[in-house]
Amino acid sequence: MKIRVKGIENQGASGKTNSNERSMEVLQSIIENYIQNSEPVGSRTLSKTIGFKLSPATIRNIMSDLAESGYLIQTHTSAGRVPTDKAYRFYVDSISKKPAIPEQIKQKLSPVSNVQGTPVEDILSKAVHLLAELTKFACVVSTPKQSVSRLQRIELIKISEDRILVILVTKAGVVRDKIIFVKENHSQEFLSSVTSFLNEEFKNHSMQEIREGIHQSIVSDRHRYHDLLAHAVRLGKKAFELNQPGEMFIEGQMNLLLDSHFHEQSSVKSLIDAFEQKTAIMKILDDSMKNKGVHIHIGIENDYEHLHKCSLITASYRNKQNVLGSIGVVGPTSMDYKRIISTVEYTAKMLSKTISEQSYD
Amino acid sequence: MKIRVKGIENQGASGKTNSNERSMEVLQSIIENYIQNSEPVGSRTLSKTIGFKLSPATIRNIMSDLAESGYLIQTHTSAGRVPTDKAYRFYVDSISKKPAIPEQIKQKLSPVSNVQGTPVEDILSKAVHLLAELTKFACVVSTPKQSVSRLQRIELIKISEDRILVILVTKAGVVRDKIIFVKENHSQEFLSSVTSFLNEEFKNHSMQEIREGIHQSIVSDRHRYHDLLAHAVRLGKKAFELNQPGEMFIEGQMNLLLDSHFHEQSSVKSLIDAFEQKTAIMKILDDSMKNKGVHIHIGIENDYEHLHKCSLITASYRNKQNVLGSIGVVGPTSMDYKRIISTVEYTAKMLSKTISEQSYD
DNA sequence: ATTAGCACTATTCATTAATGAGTGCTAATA
DNA sequence: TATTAGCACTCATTAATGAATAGTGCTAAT
Repeated sequence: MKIRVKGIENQGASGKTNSNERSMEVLQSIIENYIQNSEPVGSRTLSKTIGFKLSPATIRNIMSDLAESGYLIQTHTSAGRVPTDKAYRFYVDSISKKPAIPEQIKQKLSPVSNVQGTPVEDILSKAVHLLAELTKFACVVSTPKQSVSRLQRIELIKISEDRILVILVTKAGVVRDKIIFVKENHSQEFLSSVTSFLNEEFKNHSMQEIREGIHQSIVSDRHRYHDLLAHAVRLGKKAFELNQPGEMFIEGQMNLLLDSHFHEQSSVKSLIDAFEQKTAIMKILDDSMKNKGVHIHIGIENDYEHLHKCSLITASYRNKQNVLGSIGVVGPTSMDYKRIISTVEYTAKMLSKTISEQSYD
Repeated sequence: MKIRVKGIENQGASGKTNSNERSMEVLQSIIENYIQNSEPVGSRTLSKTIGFKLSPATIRNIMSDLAESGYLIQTHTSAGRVPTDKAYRFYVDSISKKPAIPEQIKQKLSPVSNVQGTPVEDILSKAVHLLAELTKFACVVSTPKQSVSRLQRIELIKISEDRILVILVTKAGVVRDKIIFVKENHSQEFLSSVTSFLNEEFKNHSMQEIREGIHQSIVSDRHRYHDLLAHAVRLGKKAFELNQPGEMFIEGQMNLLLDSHFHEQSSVKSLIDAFEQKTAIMKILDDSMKNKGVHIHIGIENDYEHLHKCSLITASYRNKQNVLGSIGVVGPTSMDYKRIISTVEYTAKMLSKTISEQSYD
């Protein structure tokens, strides 16, 4: 009958926090070792690298307990132990002080903030590119959500007899264009007055609000504008209709394929699917916008099955007013969490700073 | 002393075209066999699959000659023969009738042409995506060259006291935006008159011309506009300054990594570099714009060393006026040239058609 | 000019054995 | 009572061996 304290599981239940703390430290060592070397870690190896002195035998006992509690598994009988997702979860939760950002990384990321008059998309693309370069994993960033962002200006440009170019500029600095087809041959002067009407009416409103409120306008103001209004509303409706599904930039997918973990596991195909489909990752990025700070999804925690072998580290970015989107890293569950977390956090911070400076208010 | 006719090499030199033609047909069979099965092809196998009847021994003799002429190599003494780049070059040059586009592919590509009011970038992105799906290789497309394309319209929008949003719309349907910073606090009315001046002056001119001619305008018209002009030119200079380096969309890189050829050769890293750097591939796409039709670069023919294991099939796309850019496939040298060539050709055609319809003239 | 036959070569595959890293258990120890 | 040393055992990895196989090149016969 086993009477040994079962690692972290019943922490505080008994007074034996001493033994418990040790288990935790051992687990931590195992995880860090595995993160570094990507190889199952055995008792002998660990007893050398570990800070305090413990014989392999003792470590074996502790390991055995940790395995029983679901923190470690063995790939086969005579192999070392490998951390489970549960272990990684424990690990990231127990990270107290994040490592300082190395000066080198700060330097590398400085180009992100060193842009003037660049479209937001370009900034995002540069940021995600740098993040991929730094982390050596695949990185993603979602473009600012249209529905949230507020209108800075709308412009209607006559292109041909039946075509009008609509340009929407949001406060976040995103420019979106679309051609709409019309039956009437409006003059550019007419379009100009519609433009100013729409701008006066809807500036600073969110796209969401505009789309919902465009009927309201008809009712309340009908008597005032008559004809102009009717056309304006009709055009406006078409113009604001463009509900771009949130886009996503991906960079550094190749990094993953070079990573030994994926290369051997032949879960490559899965991952590719995950990136092709985009929706699953997009959803995680969207969720990440709801709360502040860094979000961590470890392996099996992901709803989407194809991501079960991955961890995602995400953080949202924002301008002065709103949370706009998220940026994140997709890597193996055995990634160097401390480093990646702080890198993502810092990148998101720089991104927010840059975009806030670019924002039109 | 060898007296056998050396395959294709001395075609027409002697009257023995019979033997020569046969060598060519054998070579063709070998190539097609290798393209299909990706395995060195031996004499026995070939003698079965080949159309006309020839014993393995005879084929061996022919093969030996072809090898000597540099069309085939052996990976090792007792292996079958593998086509060289020289063989592929011969092969693609000898393709006379391209296979008809399967209805299935036509159907798949129809969404490209089925777009109304979509930004050109989106059309390109969709096209390259479909091409990657069809070919199962990596595909690239270059965005329309700015310098070539002609101005449809420029718009200056006041964003804040010191920032002006410049929007350039080209005839090709590309919308480009940029924020410029100014010292003077211009009114929107003033910007409007500058806008109309610039539009009148430069509409239908290529960006190249505009950039070069903007000083000319100063000189010739100086006495007419005075103050307005001075400002307009200054703003215009800034506005047209944005000389975006040609962009490139890449899709389906993953396909390459799954391809057995690259997977085993560990030339993966090379390829990744090639895609990261972009410049080499960009250059090939640019070159492809200079001449009509499909361009084929086989393995070692590529200047860039990292592409020595790849073949590139490219074709330019255009609107009614100009050649705008190129679309292409990057795959192993042993790709199914017939199929890929016709697919690229068809895709480029559809793309041209679509963009022409979208173009503003 | 073509083909059949044969010797020769190099790969691939399965089998085997040796090695070694690692565990679990038990008994000794502090 | 917690820790450790020692030992038997397991299983992956590696290297070596040999049989089977696919292929060539050469020579002689057709």
